[in-house]
Amino acid sequence: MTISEQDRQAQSGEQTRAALIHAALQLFGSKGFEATSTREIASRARANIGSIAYHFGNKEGLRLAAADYIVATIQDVAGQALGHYAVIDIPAETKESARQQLGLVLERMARFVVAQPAAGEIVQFLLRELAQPTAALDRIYSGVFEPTHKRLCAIWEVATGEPAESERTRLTVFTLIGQLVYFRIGREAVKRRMDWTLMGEAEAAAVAAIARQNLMAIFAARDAEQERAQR
Amino acid sequence: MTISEQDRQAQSGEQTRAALIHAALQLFGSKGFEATSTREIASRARANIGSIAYHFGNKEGLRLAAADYIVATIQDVAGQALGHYAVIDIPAETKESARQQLGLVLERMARFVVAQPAAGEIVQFLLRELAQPTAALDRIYSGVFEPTHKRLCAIWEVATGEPAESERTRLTVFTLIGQLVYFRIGREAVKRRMDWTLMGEAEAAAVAAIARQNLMAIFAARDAEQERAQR
DNA sequence: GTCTATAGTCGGATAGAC
DNA sequence: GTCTATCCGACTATAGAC
Repeated sequence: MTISEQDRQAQSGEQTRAALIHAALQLFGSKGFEATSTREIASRARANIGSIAYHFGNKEGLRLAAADYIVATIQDVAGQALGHYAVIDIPAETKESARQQLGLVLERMARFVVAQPAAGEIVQFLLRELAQPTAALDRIYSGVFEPTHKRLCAIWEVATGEPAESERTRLTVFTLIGQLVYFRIGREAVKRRMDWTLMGEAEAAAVAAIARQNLMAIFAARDAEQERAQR
Repeated sequence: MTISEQDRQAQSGEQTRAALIHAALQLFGSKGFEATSTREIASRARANIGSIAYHFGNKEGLRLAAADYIVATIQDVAGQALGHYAVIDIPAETKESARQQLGLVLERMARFVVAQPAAGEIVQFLLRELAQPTAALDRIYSGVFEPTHKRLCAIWEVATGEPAESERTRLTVFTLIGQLVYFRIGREAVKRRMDWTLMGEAEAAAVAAIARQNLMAIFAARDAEQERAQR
């Protein structure tokens, strides 16, 4: 076997692997793990059924690989939903800039969660794993959920003065995220109730606007609270 | 066959039917429809595999029956999560009473969604159907989601003066519900992040308190908005 | 690394006795 | 209405040729 043949096969192997993960992500996300057959995954990836065993051992291994892929993807694009607050805004760590950052983060999250057509499967996959914890959740939690939530809490402290790790802060941040996530989970109900035939950029913008209003309302309430406390 | 024998069998038939629905609800809710086998359902219901075919035709029929059961249950207890606003508070339809009602509704929902041990499977089942729409969703949507949401929007109009069917109102109500629902979906992540070993009444109360604070903050912001508009 | 054939398992549905 | 036996299809996983 020549070197170029090795290269071609190695590359092809990587491609097959990636295609399998991508197909698995879509199918696990939209139908669920158990409802998806390895045959279907292989077929969609235009790969062979045997290749799943070769690359991932078994179906469960493919689930873990998909989870790892998600963690890596999100960590790579890091700021896509979170913003680069900690990185670029350190010098301007004022209350106002922190508040604006949080507003931006919510807006990006809304776009990501509600509209992103490609990311839809990722979110769906995450939510499924979350609803039914398996080994894959451990990696996702420590790789995505925890760092994201902690970062938001840290920004929150700058924005409001409340300790980042207080129960109130942590719970409030969860409600901020939760209000957005519901638009993905409850997508079908939202579409019917809102008379939306699809949920794209325009709809995501509407959702983002409401989330931002809610956020600003909470900031205002915190300000009023502190004023009262100072008197 | 004597009449008493008919009675016994008829009653037993109803019991079997109910037990099957109950078992299906638990299993569909916790593991998902596809991941649950009819054998497991029958076994948990202490019934026979054949009885599923007899009572519901097939597995899908059992899913529909479970959906119908949920709709009926929620409509029966109607106010358990929604309050009896429209029924008992009509004479006192003031802005303040509407706001208090909404606060109460959120609190009950929080308790229901977060802590209720028996209702957990119902919520899980609902969320699964919502995430993956089937025929069962139609009944659940028109029987539960739509009336609940519409009622909340109506109360919102009294509480803030904003039209019940405006886009802003409908979306805001979704965010109010969504922030709570996330504590069920993301239960595992919340538990880890909050260092909660379980989510019971105490934890539900903490969540409810935050949700109420958010609600009151939004009311205050709406008031400020209207004041500004009047000037 | 890819692909096929197949072993072994499990699940949904049915027929029919009681 | 209940229960058993059984069929048939679909699935995962594996062994082995290429």
